[in-house]
Amino acid sequence: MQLEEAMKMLKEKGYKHTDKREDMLALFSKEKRYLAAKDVLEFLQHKYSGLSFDTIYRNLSLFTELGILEATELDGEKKFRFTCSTNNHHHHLICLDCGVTKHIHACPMDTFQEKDDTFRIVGHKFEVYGYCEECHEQNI
Amino acid sequence: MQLEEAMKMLKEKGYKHTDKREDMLALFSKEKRYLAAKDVLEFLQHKYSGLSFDTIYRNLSLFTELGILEATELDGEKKFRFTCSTNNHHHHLICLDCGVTKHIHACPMDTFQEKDDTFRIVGHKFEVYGYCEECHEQNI
DNA sequence: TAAAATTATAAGAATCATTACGATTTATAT
DNA sequence: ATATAAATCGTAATGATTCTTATAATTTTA
Repeated sequence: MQLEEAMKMLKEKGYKHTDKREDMLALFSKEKRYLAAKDVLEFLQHKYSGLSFDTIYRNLSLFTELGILEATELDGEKKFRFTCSTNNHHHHLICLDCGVTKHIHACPMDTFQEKDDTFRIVGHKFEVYGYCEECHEQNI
Repeated sequence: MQLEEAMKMLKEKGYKHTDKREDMLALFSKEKRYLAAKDVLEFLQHKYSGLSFDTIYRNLSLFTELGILEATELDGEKKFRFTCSTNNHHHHLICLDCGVTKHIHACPMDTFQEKDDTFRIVGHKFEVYGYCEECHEQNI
């Protein structure tokens, strides 16, 4: 279970255990899809009524820094998901509605290479967008 | 020259000729790279001192709608460039510093296909990030 | 060629996502 | 139990973008 590993990692690095952190990670662990900050806020507010934006955002970026979450930007919003446990490089097919993902194992960089390498390449982004079966059906 | 075509297109579609529009497009035509709204504003303010963001944004989205510009989102900011004249589908290698681009002709979607096609695919994004020769040298 | 219709603009307020900050509370090691 | 460092709250600030409204400019039409 990823959640426990993540909490252990936090502890090892000297970050404190808080229920909010655990609940945030539990949410991501359960959902396994991209969530926006407001989704997380909304979810946790049921339990913690005075929850502040700062707590959510601070922890989201902490978790991302530590590699617990991975982030992408969609429609001007940052979205986060539990880092896929398979540690090998991969890409995602992303549902634009609910954020659920499927793995794409092939990476375009495997075949891509510049003819003249004047650019110093530091990264890339490959994402495929669409609608998952459920979301697609709902919108018919 | 792309600029004239674009201005002609605007006229044909009933949009009025204004110096600001022409100057905006001239900037993009000259620069051939991704620019943010604030870059455009900064450039035009030399000539039009009271220029408002709104004018920039309105025209940027008009131009994008008409296919004169193409947009991407980088670092939470929308960036625009003159639509590449080659009308065939392609991707970009983008300099994270100055926004200059190079074409990538191969598209990962040519080889990608889902095993089980439960997702309805509507789009994709493939971008390679790095630093162009000049920006790279400046940062040594 | 003047009036009417349409479109563009400026100025600023509104919105939305995100980040920052001082004050307070909490978790943890001792 | 208590000291201390970290986490959180409440709210303010920021940055990008959009909306509103009033005015100006341009084109169309009579």
